[in-house]
Amino acid sequence: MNYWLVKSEPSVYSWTQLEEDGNVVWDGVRNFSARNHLRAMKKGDRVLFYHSNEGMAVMGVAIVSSEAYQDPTDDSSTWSSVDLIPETRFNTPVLLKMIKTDSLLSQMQFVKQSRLSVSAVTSKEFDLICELGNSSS
DNA sequence: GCCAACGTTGGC
DNA sequence: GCCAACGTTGGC
Repeated sequence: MNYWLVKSEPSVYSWTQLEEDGNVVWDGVRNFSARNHLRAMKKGDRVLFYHSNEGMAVMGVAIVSSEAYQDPTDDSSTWSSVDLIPETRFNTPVLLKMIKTDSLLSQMQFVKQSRLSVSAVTSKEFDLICELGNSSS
Protein backbone atom coordinates (compact mmCIF):
# COMPACT_ATOMS: atom_id res chain seq x y z
CA MET A 1 0.00 0.00 0.00
CA ASN A 2 1.13 3.53 -0.72
CA TYR A 3 0.48 6.75 1.11
CA TRP A 4 -0.33 10.22 -0.17
CA LEU A 5 -1.36 13.68 0.90
CA VAL A 6 -3.88 15.94 -0.77
CA LYS A 7 -4.34 19.60 0.00
CA SER A 8 -7.57 21.49 -0.05
CA GLU A 9 -8.59 24.93 1.04
CA PRO A 10 -11.41 24.30 3.50
CA SER A 11 -13.35 27.22 2.03
CA VAL A 12 -13.38 25.30 -1.26
CA TYR A 13 -13.74 21.72 0.00
CA SER A 14 -13.28 20.72 3.61
CA TRP A 15 -12.82 17.47 5.51
CA THR A 16 -16.25 18.01 7.08
CA GLN A 17 -17.74 18.25 3.60
CA LEU A 18 -16.07 14.97 2.68
CA GLU A 19 -17.60 13.31 5.75
CA GLU A 20 -21.03 14.65 4.80
CA ASP A 21 -20.68 13.57 1.18
CA GLY A 22 -19.23 10.15 1.96
CA ASN A 23 -17.07 10.32 -1.16
CA VAL A 24 -15.62 12.88 -3.51
CA VAL A 25 -14.34 13.04 -7.06
CA TRP A 26 -10.88 14.57 -6.63
CA ASP A 27 -10.89 16.66 -9.78
CA GLY A 28 -9.41 19.96 -10.91
CA VAL A 29 -5.76 19.03 -10.41
CA ARG A 30 -3.81 20.93 -13.07
CA ASN A 31 -0.20 20.19 -12.27
CA PHE A 32 1.74 17.38 -13.92
CA SER A 33 3.56 16.12 -10.83
CA ALA A 34 0.34 16.08 -8.88
CA ARG A 35 -1.44 14.33 -11.73
CA ASN A 36 1.24 11.67 -11.89
CA HIS A 37 0.72 11.01 -8.21
CA LEU A 38 -3.01 10.64 -8.82
CA ARG A 39 -2.28 8.14 -11.58
CA ALA A 40 0.00 6.14 -9.29
CA MET A 41 -2.72 5.71 -6.66
CA LYS A 42 -4.15 2.25 -6.11
CA LYS A 43 -7.50 1.36 -4.64
CA GLY A 44 -7.11 1.16 -0.87
CA ASP A 45 -4.16 3.56 -0.65
CA ARG A 46 -4.38 5.92 2.32
CA VAL A 47 -4.47 9.67 1.76
CA LEU A 48 -3.82 12.33 4.35
CA PHE A 49 -6.28 15.19 3.96
CA TYR A 50 -4.67 18.57 4.60
CA HIS A 51 -6.34 21.96 5.03
CA SER A 52 -4.30 24.74 3.42
CA ASN A 53 -4.59 28.46 4.11
CA GLU A 54 -7.08 28.10 6.95
CA GLY A 55 -6.44 25.62 9.71
CA MET A 56 -3.21 24.42 8.09
CA ALA A 57 -3.43 20.93 9.52
CA VAL A 58 -3.87 17.31 8.50
CA MET A 59 -7.51 16.61 9.36
CA GLY A 60 -7.74 12.88 8.82
CA VAL A 61 -7.25 9.92 6.53
CA ALA A 62 -9.15 9.12 3.35
CA ILE A 63 -9.06 5.99 1.20
CA VAL A 64 -8.67 5.80 -2.56
CA SER A 65 -11.94 4.16 -3.65
CA SER A 66 -11.39 4.46 -7.40
CA GLU A 67 -8.14 4.63 -9.31
CA ALA A 68 -7.34 7.38 -11.80
CA TYR A 69 -9.67 8.11 -14.67
CA GLN A 70 -10.27 11.01 -17.04
CA ASP A 71 -10.97 14.19 -15.04
CA PRO A 72 -14.64 14.98 -15.75
CA THR A 73 -13.88 18.71 -15.63
CA ASP A 74 -11.26 18.45 -18.40
CA ASP A 75 -12.02 18.27 -22.13
CA SER A 76 -8.44 17.78 -23.26
CA SER A 77 -7.83 14.24 -21.95
CA THR A 78 -4.79 15.54 -20.11
CA TRP A 79 -5.86 15.42 -16.50
CA SER A 80 -6.95 12.70 -14.13
CA SER A 81 -9.17 12.24 -11.09
CA VAL A 82 -9.56 9.65 -8.36
CA ASP A 83 -12.38 9.01 -5.90
CA LEU A 84 -11.80 9.38 -2.16
CA ILE A 85 -13.85 8.28 0.82
CA PRO A 86 -13.27 9.38 4.42
CA GLU A 87 -11.80 6.81 6.79
CA THR A 88 -10.59 8.37 10.04
CA ARG A 89 -11.11 11.84 11.43
CA PHE A 90 -8.23 12.79 13.69
CA ASN A 91 -9.32 13.84 17.15
CA THR A 92 -6.26 16.09 17.15
CA PRO A 93 -5.60 17.72 13.75
CA VAL A 94 -1.88 17.62 13.08
CA LEU A 95 -0.86 21.24 12.66
CA LEU A 96 1.66 22.32 10.06
CA LYS A 97 3.40 24.14 12.90
CA MET A 98 3.93 20.82 14.64
CA ILE A 99 4.99 19.04 11.46
CA LYS A 100 7.66 21.67 10.85
CA THR A 101 9.19 21.16 14.28
CA ASP A 102 9.57 17.39 13.84
CA SER A 103 12.82 16.18 12.31
CA LEU A 104 11.12 13.39 10.32
CA LEU A 105 7.94 15.18 9.33
CA SER A 106 9.64 18.40 8.33
CA GLN A 107 11.15 16.40 5.45
CA MET A 108 7.75 15.53 4.00
CA GLN A 109 7.36 16.30 0.33
CA PHE A 110 4.40 18.60 0.87
CA VAL A 111 6.43 20.74 3.29
CA LYS A 112 9.38 21.03 0.95
CA GLN A 113 7.24 21.57 -2.16
CA SER A 114 4.57 23.74 -0.69
CA ARG A 115 2.70 24.29 -3.93
CA LEU A 116 2.28 20.63 -4.84
CA SER A 117 -1.36 19.72 -4.27
CA VAL A 118 -0.93 15.93 -4.34
CA SER A 119 2.25 14.56 -2.80
CA ALA A 120 3.78 11.26 -1.77
CA VAL A 121 4.08 10.22 1.88
CA THR A 122 6.34 7.51 3.29
CA SER A 123 4.94 4.82 5.57
CA LYS A 124 7.02 6.20 8.45
CA GLU A 125 5.63 9.66 7.92
CA PHE A 126 2.12 8.30 7.61
CA ASP A 127 2.38 6.27 10.81
CA LEU A 128 3.71 9.20 12.79
CA ILE A 129 1.06 11.60 11.53
CA CYS A 130 -1.63 9.07 12.48
CA GLU A 131 -0.09 8.58 15.89
CA LEU A 132 -0.16 12.33 16.51
CA GLY A 133 -3.63 12.73 15.05
CA ASN A 134 -5.20 9.91 17.01
CA SER A 135 -3.66 10.81 20.35
CA SER A 136 -5.87 12.73 22.70
CA SER A 137 -4.27 16.09 23.36
C1' DG B 1 15.14 24.40 -26.60
C1' DC B 2 16.10 28.35 -23.74
C1' DC B 3 14.61 31.66 -20.65
C1' DA B 4 12.04 35.85 -19.25
C1' DA B 5 7.55 37.07 -17.99
C1' DC B 6 3.61 35.88 -15.83
C1' DG B 7 0.18 33.69 -12.85
C1' DT B 8 -0.94 30.95 -8.90
C1' DT B 9 -0.34 28.88 -4.49
C1' DG B 10 0.03 29.10 0.18
C1' DG B 11 2.51 30.39 4.51
C1' DC B 12 3.08 34.20 7.27
C1' DG C 1 -2.36 41.65 2.09
C1' DC C 2 2.32 40.55 1.02
C1' DC C 3 5.65 38.03 -1.14
C1' DA C 4 8.59 33.86 -2.09
C1' DA C 5 8.54 29.74 -4.64
C1' DC C 6 7.78 27.65 -8.66
C1' DG C 7 5.14 25.77 -12.68
C1' DT C 8 3.63 27.30 -17.19
C1' DT C 9 3.59 30.00 -21.35
C1' DG C 10 5.29 32.03 -25.32
C1' DG C 11 8.72 34.65 -28.03
C1' DC C 12 12.91 34.04 -30.10
